[in-house]
Amino acid sequence: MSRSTSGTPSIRDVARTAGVSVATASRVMAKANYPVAEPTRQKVLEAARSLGFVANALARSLARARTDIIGVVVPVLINPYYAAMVEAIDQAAREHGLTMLLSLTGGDERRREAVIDDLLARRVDGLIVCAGAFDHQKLRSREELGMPAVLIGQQANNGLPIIRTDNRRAGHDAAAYLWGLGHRRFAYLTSLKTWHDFHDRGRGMMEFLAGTGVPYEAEIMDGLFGEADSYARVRQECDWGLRATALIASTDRHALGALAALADAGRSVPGEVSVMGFDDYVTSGFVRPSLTTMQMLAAEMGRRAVEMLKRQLLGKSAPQRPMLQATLVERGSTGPAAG
Amino acid sequence: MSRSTSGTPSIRDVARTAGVSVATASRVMAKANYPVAEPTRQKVLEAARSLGFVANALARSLARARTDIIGVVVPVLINPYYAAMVEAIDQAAREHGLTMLLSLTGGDERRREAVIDDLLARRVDGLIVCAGAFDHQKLRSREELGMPAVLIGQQANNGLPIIRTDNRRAGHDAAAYLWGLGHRRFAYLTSLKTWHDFHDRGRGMMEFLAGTGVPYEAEIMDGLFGEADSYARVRQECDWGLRATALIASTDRHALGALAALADAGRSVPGEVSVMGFDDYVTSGFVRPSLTTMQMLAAEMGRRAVEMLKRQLLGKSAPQRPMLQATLVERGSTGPAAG
DNA sequence: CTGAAAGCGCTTACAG
DNA sequence: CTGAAAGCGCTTACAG
Repeated sequence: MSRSTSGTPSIRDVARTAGVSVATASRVMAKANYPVAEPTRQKVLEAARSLGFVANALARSLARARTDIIGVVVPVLINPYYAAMVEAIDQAAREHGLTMLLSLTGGDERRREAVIDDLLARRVDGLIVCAGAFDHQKLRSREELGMPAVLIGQQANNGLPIIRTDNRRAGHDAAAYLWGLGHRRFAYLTSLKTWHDFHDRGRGMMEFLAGTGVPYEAEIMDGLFGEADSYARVRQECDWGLRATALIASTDRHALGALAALADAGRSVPGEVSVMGFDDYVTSGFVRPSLTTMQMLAAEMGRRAVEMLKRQLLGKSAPQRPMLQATLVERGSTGPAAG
Repeated sequence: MSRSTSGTPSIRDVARTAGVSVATASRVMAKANYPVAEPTRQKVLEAARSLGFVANALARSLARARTDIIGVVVPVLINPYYAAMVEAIDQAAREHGLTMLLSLTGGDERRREAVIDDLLARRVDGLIVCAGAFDHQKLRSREELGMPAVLIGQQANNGLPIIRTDNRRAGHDAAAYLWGLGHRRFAYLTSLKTWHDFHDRGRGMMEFLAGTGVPYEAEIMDGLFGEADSYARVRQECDWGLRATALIASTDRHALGALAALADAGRSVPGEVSVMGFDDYVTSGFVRPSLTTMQMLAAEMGRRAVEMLKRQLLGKSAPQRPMLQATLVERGSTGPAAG
């Protein structure tokens, strides 16, 4: 029994009302430049229009064995770093004729596996997985995945291509900049155990300091997950007698918390202490003092990931491009060390 | 010819290696409590495991005529308001056994239509569309959509159910609070032409002021799209001689820009001028002075939208719940009017 | 409890 | 330039 009377019209309905075969209807609807006689084409188009035909993408994908969808896995969106990355991925995908199917892990490894399973079941054409915390740890290998994939983040993994920013160098540059301003006593606000990026930034900072051959102090303030932790810790350090004159924060979030704590403790920034972050949120330019930060190119990473994935989909080789470099954005929260 | 040797194994392969029919294989894989003899079930499970079978969701959706996917349309993610909303939708959807398919419009009406077409073609089970600027304007009607949908945002539209926050009341409350502090000269930082929410907040504010029966001043500073615009405008007003002692900003973004401008112009906050925002970003508690704001429950709106959509999918009636109310979060940027 | 078969809505060699 | 038919990988009455 025909189903043309109920629900969405199918290509069969279009074919029937246009008086052509399903094959022909399919060709004019889906293959822009397949040779079809002009009058025939018009009849089909008109039939489709009048019926309000919307081709079923599921059926199409099933028949063609491809979906033109790329699965994108990120920890969260509330962090502007990921938000910017995802927006860039979405736009780049669109430009390549692909649709983004986004999945959130909340930073949880089990959930990451679950969402990847889901993406695989939906037969996405490829995958972009962003590291969050230890997210790439134990990620299944290229073979287990069985489809093109690119990673964004810090850790190399199983031979999957990866886009990353040189966090070590960024940490190095941050410390070098502050050093040049005369600072010799540093503190690093971070959460080392969870985020590789933070670890590498700290390492770069330490390497720079050790390499100067000049005496310095460097303290790690660990276990800080956001503004609130950072605020509490710096506040406490101020009470106890903060030694550092230069605070390097793992992200702008941490830096913003520190800035608030210093203000509340009556320490002048950058008069008494300088503060630097990483990421460069929009907000960072609009706090007072404004925040000096290492700008990480989240959007650019997203774009490159799509580009690299697209090359894989086309069967081209994906040349491993060099790491991205962070840029120092100098603002009001840093200044010469006192004395 | 069998295709079991290449690519992903299908249910046919599972059936064959388990020595059962495709129907039985399908039942054990997809229908948890369909009665199947235990030994048979085990054979199928084992076959699936050994083959690494992952059921094709496209085929399943096609056969069942439902996808368990809900399409979600938002303007952007970089704004924490939408980021929070989307995260809440994603989680709520997951809890209801649904997958979120997110599409970004960038606030562009044409692109919104395009992404909705795409979602329709993918046969999502339902739609959640968030207003951004004039986004619900000219949105196709319930009939044209031909599927369950719920709107989030300000404007009612074509009889589609809608989740919203009482922006007028929020604006009213903001003004009332400042009025109670003794302020009589107000300014509203906004972008009226594009965002209905902003319009309603301003209207609520004006209605309150007009209702007091006491002389007051109120100026609209229009055409402001973010921190930078807001900063520039307030900076300029300070040069020209700012009259208002109470600045109400359409969003925390606008408020943050204003705060920076006042700081740079040497005006004390809240000593000389009080500033209030809407939204309550995480950041807003960590600027100094910290920002008093009307907290909009973005996550709650997202959750309710999913819930309401789910009811529609189940064919239940969706009782129109009352509007959400914003909550005033009192912080350091507001204080008694001088004099 | 199990299987044969039709159907979901497309696409695409293959043959005219 | 056009059509008949097989196939994509599932699900699900229907009949045993």
